[in-house]
Amino acid sequence: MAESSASNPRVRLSKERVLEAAVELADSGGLESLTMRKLADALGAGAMSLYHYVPNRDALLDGIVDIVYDEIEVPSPDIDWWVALRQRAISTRAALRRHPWALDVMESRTQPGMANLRLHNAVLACLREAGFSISDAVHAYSVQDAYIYGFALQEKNLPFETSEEAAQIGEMMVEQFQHLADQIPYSYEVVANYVAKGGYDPTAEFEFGLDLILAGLEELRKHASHGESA
Amino acid sequence: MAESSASNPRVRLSKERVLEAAVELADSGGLESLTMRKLADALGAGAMSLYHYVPNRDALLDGIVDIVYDEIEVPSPDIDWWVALRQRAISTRAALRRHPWALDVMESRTQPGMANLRLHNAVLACLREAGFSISDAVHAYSVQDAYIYGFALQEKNLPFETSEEAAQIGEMMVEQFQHLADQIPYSYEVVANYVAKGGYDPTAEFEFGLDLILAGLEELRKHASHGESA
DNA sequence: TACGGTACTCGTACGGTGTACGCTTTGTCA
DNA sequence: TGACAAAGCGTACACCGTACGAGTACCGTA
Repeated sequence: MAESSASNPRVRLSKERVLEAAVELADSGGLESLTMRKLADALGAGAMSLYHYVPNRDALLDGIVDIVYDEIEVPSPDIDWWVALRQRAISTRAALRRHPWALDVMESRTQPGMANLRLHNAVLACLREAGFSISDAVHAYSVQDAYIYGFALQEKNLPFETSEEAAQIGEMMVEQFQHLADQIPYSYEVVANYVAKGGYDPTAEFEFGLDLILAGLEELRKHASHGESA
Repeated sequence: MAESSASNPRVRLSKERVLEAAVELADSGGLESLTMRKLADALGAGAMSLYHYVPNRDALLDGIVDIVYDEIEVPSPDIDWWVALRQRAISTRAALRRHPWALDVMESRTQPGMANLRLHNAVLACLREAGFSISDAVHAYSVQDAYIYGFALQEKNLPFETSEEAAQIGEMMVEQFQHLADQIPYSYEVVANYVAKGGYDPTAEFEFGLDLILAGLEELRKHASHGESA
């Protein structure tokens, strides 16, 4: 009768189904709610059954991280490098917003998955074909990724996702930090006169920095190729 | 006789001593080795004794994170904004290199500590006094921090710390990825002809991106103040 | 139809974690 | 000396990842 305590109907297990359910679980409850027992429960199985599809929890994490990498738009080699990489950055941020746990997991992985490798190669291809030298391509890659992942890292911890929500939270913070207003006047000013007024828009913020970096890189590319052809 | 299993001599406990020992433990063995029992052991105490100085493990993490913030050089208001913030960025990276676990912990915190607030305020002060508008100051702060923390995030997971070590690891990776050379030729090229040859220097890499961003911000500042006075 | 092997499922148990509860020891001052 | 608060901690509980080995369901072959 009560054949399963799971929310899902009982279907044949598979590595894909396990990983998919793991992503769902992490999306909805964060990484700490992704335990082997809870995952098994969500699949209507016993905890130990999972170990037929995944050698251990670490491999499970490897698996779901590569699913996230697979969601990131690979830069097209057919369009302007700037446009392609801008789009890839935006797509990366979007994926990390959908899966806030992914950043934590990416950190602790040591073996890159196939989707990760493919993306990495495509970004480098884009830069090299645009005329960046090897070392400049590495520099360019490094700044961009540091920025993208760093932004995602900060964004993940913000208690808001839009400028409207930011304004609400900002108002609360103004009250909360009133007693510190004279100790940290510049921070207080930003919260009171900017964030609480709806001035902080995460997407605009992201794209400002992104464009600043891309502009700097275009500068680098132009001068480098001048020097090369001269 | 055997009065203590600790490495340290038995001294009176205090919140400071607990936090200090926690930092040491995390520095030497990573976050996962910072358990209440191990920490108590290192202090020559019972696990539950710690709860007299810290309400729970989370508060412990709050405490040690603020110790790290306290190690970061606050930008001086007396020198050029560019120089002050460059130094602050370098100092932040250095602190995160000394305490690689700190990034993980910073993420999950919600209540900023006093050292964190002080630093935040000083950076904003630096930017505002240099002539950035509120919104530009926020933008400038955001790009820099995203970059710094993102770089630290990537660096933390690299299996090397100097260009020499990078070259060694690079050589190993060349062998390991030989069979993928034609699937990911651009990545392979970077590893084989750049990293393995000692071309990758983490510090140079960091400062390249940092200077690119600071140059972009100076550009912004110049044009903005032109527009303002005009 | 019967047999043997493989793939799958999972109950139990072990050593780890954070920490609630309440008892014992220590330190301080009247 | 007595009393009371502060400091220290032993035990226990719920939860974690997972090793081990015992079922069970399905298969191609005879």
